Amino acid sequence: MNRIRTRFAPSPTGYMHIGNLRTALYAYLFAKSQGGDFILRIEDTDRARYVADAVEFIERTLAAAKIIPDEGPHHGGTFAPYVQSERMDIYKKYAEQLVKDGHAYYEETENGVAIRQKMPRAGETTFFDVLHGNITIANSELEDQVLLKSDGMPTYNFANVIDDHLMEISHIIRGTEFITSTPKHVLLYEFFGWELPTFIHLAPVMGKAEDGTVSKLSKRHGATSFNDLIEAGYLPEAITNYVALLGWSPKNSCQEIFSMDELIKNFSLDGLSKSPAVFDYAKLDWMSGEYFKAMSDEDFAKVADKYFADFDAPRKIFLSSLLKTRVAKLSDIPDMIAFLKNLPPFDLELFTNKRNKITPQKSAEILAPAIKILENVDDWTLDTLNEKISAFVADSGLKVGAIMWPLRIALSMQKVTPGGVTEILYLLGKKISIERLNDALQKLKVDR
RNA sequence: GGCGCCUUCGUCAAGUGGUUAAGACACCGCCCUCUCACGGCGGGUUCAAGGGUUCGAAUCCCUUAGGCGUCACCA
Repeated sequence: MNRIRTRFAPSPTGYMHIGNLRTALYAYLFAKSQGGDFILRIEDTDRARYVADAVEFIERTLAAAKIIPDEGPHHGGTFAPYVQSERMDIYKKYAEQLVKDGHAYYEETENGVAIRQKMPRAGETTFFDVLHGNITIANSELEDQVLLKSDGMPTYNFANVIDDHLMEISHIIRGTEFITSTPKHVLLYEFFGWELPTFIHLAPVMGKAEDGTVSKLSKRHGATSFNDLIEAGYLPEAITNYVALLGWSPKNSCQEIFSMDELIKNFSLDGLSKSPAVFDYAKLDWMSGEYFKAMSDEDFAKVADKYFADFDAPRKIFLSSLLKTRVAKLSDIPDMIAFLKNLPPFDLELFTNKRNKITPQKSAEILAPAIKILENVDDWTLDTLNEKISAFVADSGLKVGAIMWPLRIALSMQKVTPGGVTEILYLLGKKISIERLNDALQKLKVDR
């Protein structure tokens, strides 16, 4: 049996959307699960679309996603070069052989000479796809496609076949958009007398637009590039994990959180789905949150560092313990902690809470003695604060929630805060805490 | 339009002739609670439609509809 070899063959556009990343992931997972090789090949035969540094961009993106090629432009390998624009001589040779054999012909144009593939007019071509079974397309649907462009560059449909054969690719994993051009490839393999690789055409990843419509992922629909997601503060592992499950599911298991090693261990082709999958931020958010929750406070503080740069080291660690259980993506952090830096405008409404039977008047009655107690706290630590407030609650005869409500509002002007009152007091420090409480108390009196 | 692919809860999906049609996210409710979150418990919602085949169909066949893709010297 031949060695399993898969490849990811992007064109260097400087943009890696999630659908592409998933294709690369599956090709990688399949190769690795079979002890095979994963090859990165750059298909840069369209000179008009060439983007500088795109190759490095692709390599960086794959590296971030922990998809590591065994062979590629900067990884070396016995079949180098892995950039198609550096393989022009090879394509030329094979195209000319096709002409010689009567399977292709020259075409004169104003820009130069091109070579076209001669398609059979009758009959049909069938190929086997692991996901879809046999697919048959009438040869009359096939046009005499260009193999070699007048600028000397091969077309995708040609270079692809030549390279996949020369690089000994055993399984071609790519998107469904190539299903209809596969017969042309198959004919080429037959002309050359080459063994056919195994085809696997993956269903597309769809995006949901704001109006709720669904269509193939693009910049318009969801702007879902790997890089955008990283920018938003999702962990690469979480993205990879989520993307793996968009179109694949493990056999005999309901596991959803997978490390890369686990993905490799569990991956199999028959877990692939034939139908399109819609990219869902809600689920990504959940999965991302699972990754954050699993982190230590220290690790979280490290990845979140730039989002709360204003705090000292101990406070960062403490903040991390509060934040890591309630964050979907790192960029959520600034809004969540903004109140610590700047108190939102006073809002009387917030001092009313039905469940705890709190009114502005009641709030004032609670704040006044609470301030006195806190003013006398010198050891401004979580333990002490907790202790003092608990004692205050016990003395007041009120419910815990009732006491906490006005305090939290006065300190944050928010119904929802990361952490409870003692945590906020601690983070704010004594001076600012007392200031905010006094300020709220004054305003409550005035407004009454 | 021709050709091709696809169609199980709102979303990701398990399921391959006999199941109460898994599980997860989201949603709703309850509990816990110092809000939120976390955690616990519970709930509703699904086999695109119509015909067959069969004792029996989400599973097999046909038709229809819808979605997607493709018809480039783009990949």
